Amino acid sequence: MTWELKTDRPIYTQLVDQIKLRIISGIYAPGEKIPSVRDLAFEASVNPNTMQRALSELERDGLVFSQRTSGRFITEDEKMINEIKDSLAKEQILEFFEKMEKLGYNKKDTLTLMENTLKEMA
Amino acid sequence: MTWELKTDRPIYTQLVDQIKLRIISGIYAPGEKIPSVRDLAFEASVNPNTMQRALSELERDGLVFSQRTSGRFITEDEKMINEIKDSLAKEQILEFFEKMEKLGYNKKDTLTLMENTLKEMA
Amino acid sequence: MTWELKTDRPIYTQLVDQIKLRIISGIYAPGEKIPSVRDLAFEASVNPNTMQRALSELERDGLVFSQRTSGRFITEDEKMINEIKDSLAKEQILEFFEKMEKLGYNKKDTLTLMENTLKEMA
Amino acid sequence: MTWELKTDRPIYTQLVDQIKLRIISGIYAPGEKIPSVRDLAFEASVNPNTMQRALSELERDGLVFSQRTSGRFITEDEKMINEIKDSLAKEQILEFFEKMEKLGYNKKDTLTLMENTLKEMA
DNA sequence: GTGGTCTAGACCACC
DNA sequence: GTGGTCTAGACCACA
Repeated sequence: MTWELKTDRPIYTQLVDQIKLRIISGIYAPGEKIPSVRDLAFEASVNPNTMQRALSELERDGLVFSQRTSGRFITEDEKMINEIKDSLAKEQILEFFEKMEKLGYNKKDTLTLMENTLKEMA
Repeated sequence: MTWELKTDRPIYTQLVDQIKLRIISGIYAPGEKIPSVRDLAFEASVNPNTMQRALSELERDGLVFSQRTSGRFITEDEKMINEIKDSLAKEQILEFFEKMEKLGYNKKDTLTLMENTLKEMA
Repeated sequence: MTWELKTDRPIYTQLVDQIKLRIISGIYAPGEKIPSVRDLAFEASVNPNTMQRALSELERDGLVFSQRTSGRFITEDEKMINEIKDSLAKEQILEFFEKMEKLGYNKKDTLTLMENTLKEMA
Repeated sequence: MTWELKTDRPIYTQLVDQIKLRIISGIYAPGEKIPSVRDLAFEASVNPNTMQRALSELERDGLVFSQRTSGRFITEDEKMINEIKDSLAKEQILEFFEKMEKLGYNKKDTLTLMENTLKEMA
């Protein structure tokens, strides 16, 4: 997994999203230690301050916590991780419904079209 | 409706997509004349050549046709417009399925989650 | 019928060919008077001298003859016209054979391919 | 083999045709790498953009494919090459029939005339 | 070095 | 005025 950054919205929010994705998908497992700010910043080719801000955001949400001397860790609260996962999913769903409405499909149309698509693929 | 251009893929493909959207949504109706290359280019703040390329692409697909001296027109073949609409929709759906799979939902999970979301909203 | 002039060979030879075509196809009938050099030159957007040269060429071949006071006329010798027709046709044929050989068809292949094409069209 | 460009139709279409000829005649063999855009453009004394356009056209037809960093290659699908060959041949034939009709020979006359020409040459 | 994209500005044919 | 072509020169990502 790599870092993909676009220019259409603040970089730190994109970092937040991508780290969330890594947590949800288990790339960063619950309780695991994550790389240092400096390493992450280097990896993503962003300024350490920007990465710092992203991590603070995640800390505020409770997804990661820092231990002064030994570094940052992913929360062990798997329930919280699942909640984040669901909320991200809902975001995606709403965004998707919007796009489909631009194309002239209302939510119900969208669902039936997806069911058909699924059958075709099988 | 305005022109939104990002930097993560060729401008001319984005122009193609956005014009397709305008055709599908009826902003540009079948048989209707569309603005000149130069006007569209100015409107979207791109070089006329780039807009020209986008329009050529649409012409190759049969969505617009040009009459050398009098301008460009949307096809009157509404069936073709609907086909484009469907194919764009399918693209969106597949893209969406992929994103959801990154979040850990397979296609079936995604569908049931969407149905629940729909119920909640009602 | 209009005058089509390219830049890849002398204009006067092109004029000769096109006037020959007009004679063969009957646009200029045997014995008929043709327009004045000046008019023809104007029509074809070439210098009168160039048109003059073309007509001299045709005169040398005996396809047109001039009567000092009353203008230029197409020969009445239909046999000669037919000979010209045949020679032009042969030129075309040889040129065509050459092109087909560039594509990898020898003369015999070319003929059979043409016969097939003819059948398909019927 | 050199590049012959006339002024009576777009350069890029002529480039397309001539490259097709090179492919068909085996000058560019299936699977072989062809010179870079810049080199071809220099060779043909055209702007790199123009050559690029010609090559894109060929790529769309599937006759060549490009590998972004290592260059462009002729397709290995010899069947497709043969199809192109046949379609070019048919074009030539139709064009030739038209010219002969201008001379007053219908398609059947043309064929018999060609057969006679062939016998004479033998 | 490769292919690819984009801009700027020019010219053409057509009506 | 319209669409279309061409050149010149720049920049990018990739490896």
